[in-house]
Amino acid sequence: MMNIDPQSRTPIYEQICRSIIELAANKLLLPGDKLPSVREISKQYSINPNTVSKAFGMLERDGIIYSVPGKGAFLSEAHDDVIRRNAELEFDQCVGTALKSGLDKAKLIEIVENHKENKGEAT
Amino acid sequence: MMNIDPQSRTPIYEQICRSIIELAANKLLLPGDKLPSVREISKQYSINPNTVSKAFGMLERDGIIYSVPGKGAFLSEAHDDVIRRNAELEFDQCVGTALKSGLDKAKLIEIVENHKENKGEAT
DNA sequence: CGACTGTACTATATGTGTTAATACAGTTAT
DNA sequence: ATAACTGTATTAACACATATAGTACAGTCG
Repeated sequence: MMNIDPQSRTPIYEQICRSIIELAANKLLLPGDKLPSVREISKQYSINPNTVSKAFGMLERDGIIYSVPGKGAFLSEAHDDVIRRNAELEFDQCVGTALKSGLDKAKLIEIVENHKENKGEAT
Repeated sequence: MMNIDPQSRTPIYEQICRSIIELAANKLLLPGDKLPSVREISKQYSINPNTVSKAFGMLERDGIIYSVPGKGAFLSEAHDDVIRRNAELEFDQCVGTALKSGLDKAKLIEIVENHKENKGEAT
């Protein structure tokens, strides 16, 4: 379900956030859907409950999920807008960085158009 | 000359690398040009010499500069290609992340075209 | 009641970033 | 040769973020 790599240099809590965002983006998780519990994720991926809880806390602060102690965590109704806006802001920063490094907009558009998935993945 | 913010969460040595790359991209630094010495940068920006040295080491490992003990560090002849390739790879990864977050290529191209500089800067 | 939920807390270990203080070897100009 | 510069290496110390471990509390549900 989620793709977690404990060896990666990107923090585990951030990988959890990204995984849930991907699930939502791919409609594998719908508004109102209950997320796996902190302890479930903790067991299944051998992650400390505190780390999972940290990820949930960040997702809630961003308005992507809402947590109800005693019940669980659920995908927010407005998650689409939040995720979209965050992704747009992040990508816009990437554009700024690339331009500062000397690439021009035409080159960036070319990279976007030629982008193939499964680039860094194993077969 | 360089834009260094000690309060930023991005490491200082990485900020130094980016600054030098920007200088090269803007032709303010030409192939063969001598960079300011480790101790000069250290003094001017109140950065530890070790941190500056770390940045120089990374730039040299990437082939962007070459260091000569006793003489100084100089902008490599082939820095253009290296910087360009690195920037392209980095941006391509950004594209992948954005697509996974649910944005489509048309939206990404729109963001590139509408990108304005001086977005996160003070007036 | 019992088993689940999210959350909070302290403590610990680890890795990274940064500074500090030296030290060494090579270059350059006087 | 001496002095002043260059990049580099080493060791130590500190701060911070990440992650784990263990425990605890309050709310929910069958």
